[in-house]
This record gives sequence, structure tokens and C-alpha cells, in this order.
Amino acid sequence: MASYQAPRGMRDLLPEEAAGMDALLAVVQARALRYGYPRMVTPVVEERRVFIKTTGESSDVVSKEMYEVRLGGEGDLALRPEATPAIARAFLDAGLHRSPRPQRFFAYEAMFRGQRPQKLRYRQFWQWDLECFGAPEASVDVEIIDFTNGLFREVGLTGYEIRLNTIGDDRCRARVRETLAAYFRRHLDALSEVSKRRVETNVLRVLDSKEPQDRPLVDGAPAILDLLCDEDRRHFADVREGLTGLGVPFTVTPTLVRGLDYYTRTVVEFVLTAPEYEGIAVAGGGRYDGLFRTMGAEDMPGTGIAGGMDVLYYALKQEGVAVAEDPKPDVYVVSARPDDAANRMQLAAPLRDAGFTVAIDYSTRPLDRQLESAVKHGAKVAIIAGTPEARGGYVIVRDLTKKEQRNTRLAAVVTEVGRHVRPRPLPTLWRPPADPDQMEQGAAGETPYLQDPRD
RNA sequence: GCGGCAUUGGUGUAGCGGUUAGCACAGCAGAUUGUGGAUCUGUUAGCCCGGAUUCGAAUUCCGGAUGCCGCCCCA
Repeated sequence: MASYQAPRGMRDLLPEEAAGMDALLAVVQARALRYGYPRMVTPVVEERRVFIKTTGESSDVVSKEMYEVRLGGEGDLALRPEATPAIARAFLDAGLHRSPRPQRFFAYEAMFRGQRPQKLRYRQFWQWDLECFGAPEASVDVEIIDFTNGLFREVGLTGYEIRLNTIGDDRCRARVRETLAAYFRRHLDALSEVSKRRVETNVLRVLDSKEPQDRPLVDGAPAILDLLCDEDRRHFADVREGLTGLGVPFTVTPTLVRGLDYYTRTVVEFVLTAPEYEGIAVAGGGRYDGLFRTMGAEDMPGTGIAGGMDVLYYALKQEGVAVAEDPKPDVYVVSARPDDAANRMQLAAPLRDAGFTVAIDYSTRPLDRQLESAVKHGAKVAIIAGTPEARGGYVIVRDLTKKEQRNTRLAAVVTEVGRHVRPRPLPTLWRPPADPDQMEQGAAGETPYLQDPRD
């Protein structure tokens, strides 16, 4: 047992997991970009009040799961428990509420909650996140749900269902709250302790109670949908219609209310259905038209959704999806000569430039040991230097899987290696695109550009 | 945060008051003056931490830490 261990509820992502998370991130981020959501990055810590005012003092996330940090004697900071308030803060901080609306953002960050760890529930976990500020239309609600559904289809996740509900906007919800509170107050004695408290703090959560003794009362409670205003009902109808039109399946779940205070109208959860992970949410979100007002800013509608990257990763693994390529190097350089480290590096250089993943054995062990080690490190190809037959500008390229090899001129090593393993694409910085005027026009037989009669 | 169960080399485990704490895999070294995952030999490495009971504790008890399950809630 090691003397040191990761802090409670936190864990290390070893290379295989890290590679998986990177691969997922690449997919999510590219998809976000395609939907018009560029990435924004915010600090790991925020002032506590950023979350207290928005996520809500009565929410569990704030009331008992905030991971607080201090610098010297100063407190009032917390590791971010979720993305939305932080992004809204950054948005206001930068004056982006003056920019043309709506504004869309993607985020991918580690989140922290001081909860008791359990399967797929950590104190540090990673979320991808979409936020759209400044659009009141139900279509944006549809858009983020469609995005998420499409994302899961893209990565191959099948075992989940979409739960959808509406909780009304600020004005109508006041009436919903009053009506429900009044109803539950009449039957207070029959309620569980938690629910009794929630009647006063957040009555909607009583509907979500899992206490068996609350079931009859909850079942007999007035339905939220019946208490909403016409606009809320229309909004919800538009969301459902939009989803149905896109072929996105969902289940209306009247008891779904979610624990964050800022939600209005649409709330949605993507819940895993596999037996091992049943009931675990892999994404969740909704509309929060009141968020900016709670932050003291001018009113602005908003919609967002967040997904657990860890949950997604493990759910995919559980479904047998190969998330990422093995991060082990494909090529290993070994040598029979003890003191030729520089030569081994020179052999690796052109292969690396060509995109192959190459590791070097610098040891002076016997060749058989080095080859055995190369195999155990997962290499597919070995470059063998320093043997009698590989003298005078030659080297052996050996396919460790097929156990075939070829004495190869140095100039041909890259080509020869390419016959056995594929190079990885090299990431690049942005380069200017080719001049559109020089691109072939009307290649598909269409008129190159639409004419505007005003021109 | 509440309740329950668990914790033995790197990994998986045996041990159930007195054992040099056993085994398998992995690691390292050699047999093999050098083209490998085999075999054999050797070797490294462990009772989560602290206290108590006892002549004696990996084993019992109490605290703590961590993990898992349920609750709460959520990604």
C-alpha cells in the first residue's frame, strides 16, 4: 500500500483513461463547434457567491457540496461545482452581454463537489457543457437536447433515455409553489422529515422524494402542468414538438425537477439504463431565464446542458465501445551496440517527423531482452541497430506481430515502417485557407453563387 | 453529510489468536556472445494508519483514513 494516496473522491487518470477522455473531448468539442458553440475557459475557483446566488442556497450542490478553498486568511472561494454560473460570470465580466445575441459557449472543465464518493460519483469529475445566452425560443432547448442525443449517437452510446419536464417560469412557478406548498402543508404530518423541510425551502423537490411514505401524497398532488401559465405550456409544447420533429425520443417525467435553483421551464436529464449504471445521469440541463437577474445583471434568457465525461467514458466502456487508440508507442528502437544512444535517437527522429510514435530502449541489455521489453511495452515494430547484418547504413525493421523482418537502408526506414503501422496525424496550427477565387467553381454543376438583384 | 460492508507485496488472493504470512501473475537478474512474449533458477516487494485487549493480534475491540453499497443528490 502506497504511503500517499489521491484525496478522497479523486483519482488519477492513467494513460489509457486519459487517452479515452481526450478522444471523447475531441469529439464533443468538434461537435460543439459545428453547432456554433466555441470553447470558453474559466478559472477553477470562483467566489462562493457566484454559485450561492445562482445555483441556490437551498440546492445540495451549494448547501453541502461546495469545495471551499482559502488563500492565507482569505476565504470566500470555492472550486467550481458546475459550469453555468461561472460562464455567466465570465460573460458579464467581459461585457459580452453587449454583444449580438444569442451567444453560445462550450466548456470542458473539472468540477468539484464535496459529496460522499460512490460509483461514478467523484469529488473531482469532468463535465462538458453548452450554454446559450440571450435566446428565449423553445428551439434552443430543442437544440441542446438534440446536440446531446446526437453526441451520444455519434460516440455509440445506446443505453440511455431522455427525461423531460417543465417547471414553469419565475412568475408562474410562484403560483405553482404556492399551490403545492399549500397542498403539502395540509398533509404535513404524513410527510417524511426531509420533505417537511422542503415544503418551505424548495417545494418542487418534494415531488422528487424517494421516501415511500411520501408517494401517496406526491401522487395525489396537483400536476405542475395544470398549474402553469399558458406561455409556459406553449413553450413546453414547442419543445416536445421540436424534439418529435427531429426524431429525438423522450419521456415526459412530471417528477423531474432538478436540484439547482435557477431552472425555469424546460428541465432535461439523460439517464443511463444499463443495469450496472441504472439511473445515473450522463447529462442534464434546462432553461434558466432567471439566472442573470439573480446575478444582479439585466435580465436575459439562457439555456444549457452539461454532461459527465467520466460517466460517458465508463458507460461506453461498459457497452464495449473502444473509446481511444492504445496510447502506447508503435515503434521501438533497440540496438545490439551498448554505447550508441545518439544513433538510436537519430533513427527515431525521421520516424517521429513522419508521425509514428517511437520510444527508444537506451539500455545495454542483450538484444533479446530489449526485444522482449519492446513487445511488453506494446510496440508493433522494432528498429534493430548494431547487428552484424545491419552495418554500413542498414538497419533491421522487424514486425513484432508477424515476426517478419527486413534489412533496410536508412533512407527507406520510414517507408518500411509504414508498411506495418500507420502514422498518427500531426496536429497543426491554423493556416490560411486557399483563396476561394482559385477554387474550382461549380464543380457539381451548380451556379457558383446566387445572384442578388440589388447588386 | 447519514447508515451498512470492506481494506494482506504492483495486481488477484490464502490465512479465521501462536505460520520464517503461503500462492499465482507482474517486476528485476541469470541460464542463453546477444532476434523476443516459452522453460528453469534466483531475487525484490505486503498485513491501510493509530490505540486497546492478550503472554502473544493480519486475525478481537475502539478510533481514523480510503473504497464500495444504500440514502441524499447529481455528471
